[in-house]
Amino acid sequence: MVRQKKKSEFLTEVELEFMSVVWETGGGTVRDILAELNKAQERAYTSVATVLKIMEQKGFLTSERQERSLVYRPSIRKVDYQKTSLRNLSSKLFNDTPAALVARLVEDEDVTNEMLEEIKALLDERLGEENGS
Amino acid sequence: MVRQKKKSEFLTEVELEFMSVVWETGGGTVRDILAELNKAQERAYTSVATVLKIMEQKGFLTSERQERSLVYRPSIRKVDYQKTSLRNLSSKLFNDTPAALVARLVEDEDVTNEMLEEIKALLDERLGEENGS
DNA sequence: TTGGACTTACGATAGTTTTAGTATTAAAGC
DNA sequence: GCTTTAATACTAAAACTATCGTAAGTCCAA
Repeated sequence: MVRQKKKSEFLTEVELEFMSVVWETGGGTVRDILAELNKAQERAYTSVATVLKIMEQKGFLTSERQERSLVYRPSIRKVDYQKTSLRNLSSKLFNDTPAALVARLVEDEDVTNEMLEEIKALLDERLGEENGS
Repeated sequence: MVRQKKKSEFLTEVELEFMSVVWETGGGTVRDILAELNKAQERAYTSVATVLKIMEQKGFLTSERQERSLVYRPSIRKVDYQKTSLRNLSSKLFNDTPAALVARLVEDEDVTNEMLEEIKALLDERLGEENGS
């Protein structure tokens, strides 16, 4: 009997890097993903294969055999993971108040006014669309 | 002479929980911090002492002898750690575009309109104060 | 002055993460 | 058919995390 691993809802550092490639490319074989990853940092083929297998066990990826190779694909959407991560950050570090989170973002001097305007537009969009509907 | 480890710039899960207590209370002895922590989850005295010692080595805390005990205090401000974390999240998961981050926050249906208005007010505040318009 | 009561230091252990070598299997080519 | 190639499976080691027990030192009171 194989014991089911308790799956953390979150990716590790390395897993996130892998997942980013998979989200970006839509997935592929170990060799495909390795090629992308190695643009940033040299890694052995088997290292990548191992991590991908683990990520599948944890439920972040699915695999399907194609010819001789396994093709890995994301099983969670990036936007959903983004939301999960934001909720986590908000709860762990911002007392569950998203406004406090944005406050820190806003007072970061590296965030340009242009970005702020962009953010404001997003807010108006959602606020507007709910009042108008 | 204590060797400074200068490890990861980030706290682990447990360390963050500890740090939250230290930020909240301003710090204290192992026993003080243990008491706070154990409201949420039972932990042994020595576990807490060990983690605090490690956090000091990593540079998140300082300690000062007071009577027979060490008193731990934060050596980084919460707001700074919040900023660091946000930058990290933004870079790892949102392509370094804070607007995309806020976009996810905004489309989260659990975030109320009231919160959104609050966020918008923050934006206006900073935009207003910089260009006077 | 000696034995609790506390304290920090040290180290052990179990589990996870990251990386990669070796074994095995399957296809492909000669 | 046999060999080369390429893929996954298996195994493992090193680093890090989380937890806690024991050792050793210090203060105080009986």
